[in-house]
Amino acid sequence: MEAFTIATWNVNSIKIRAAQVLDFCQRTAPDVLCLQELKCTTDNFPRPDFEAAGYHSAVLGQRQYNGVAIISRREPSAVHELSLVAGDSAARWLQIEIDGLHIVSLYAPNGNEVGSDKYTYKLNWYAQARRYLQEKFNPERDKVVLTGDFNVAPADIDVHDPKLRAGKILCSQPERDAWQSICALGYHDFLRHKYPQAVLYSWWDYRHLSFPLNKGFRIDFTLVSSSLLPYCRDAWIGRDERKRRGDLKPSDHVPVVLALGPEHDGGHA
DNA sequence: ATGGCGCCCCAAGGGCGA
Repeated sequence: MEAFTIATWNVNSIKIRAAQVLDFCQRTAPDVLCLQELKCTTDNFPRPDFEAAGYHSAVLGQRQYNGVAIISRREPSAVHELSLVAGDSAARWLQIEIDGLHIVSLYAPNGNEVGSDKYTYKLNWYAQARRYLQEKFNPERDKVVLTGDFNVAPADIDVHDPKLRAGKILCSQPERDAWQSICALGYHDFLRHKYPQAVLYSWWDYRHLSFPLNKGFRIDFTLVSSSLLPYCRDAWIGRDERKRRGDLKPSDHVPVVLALGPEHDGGHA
């Protein structure tokens, strides 16, 4: 496999963030960038701006909320828009095939509060996601990258104050079990695998001076199928995108990046 | 103790995010 970079970013409105996203594309040059929380309809996605920057756009938008997209240097050979939960029109799952890879841009429900209706919906959504993935892919054979805002902090290391957050939204055991049940199918958090002890966050609340105090959570991921582990070269989080730069106001999430490349033995050479 | 930010929308303040 040639060098191939995949990034994911919850942008919290693509219309507000387009200039910063384009700037990120210029600096980082991802082959694929998965976006979440577009907060715009499919028709209103700034497709021409990305086209001018050399990217195709696959978009599943929605008025006001949600919305996912995948921009890519090469045109996908297939695009799938999914509603995992019957009757659910929320734009949360977009999937493409490109260069022999299946790439998903997903936006898991937030869940509001443990025990709420939205929390039940979140767990149901995860159950449907797991069922779909189990039916659709063989992670030992198919090359799959699951990227997006999973809205779960899978372990205490992914939370700035795990004692304070214990059992609460993003950190509750049923949510963590749901996230783990996806991984158990044969998908891997390569970033954590590579940096088992690092404090890595992908989201900071806009309030409470959370970013300056580094009170964050790691809830955005690029999970790879087992078949892709030999091709994983590096992974990182674009933390600097959370800083204000000039007139550009940041999203509350930052990009998570995965670099694939020629097969190797896992770094023991 | 509460809310504290930012974005959305029939435009003013409520819904939503996490």
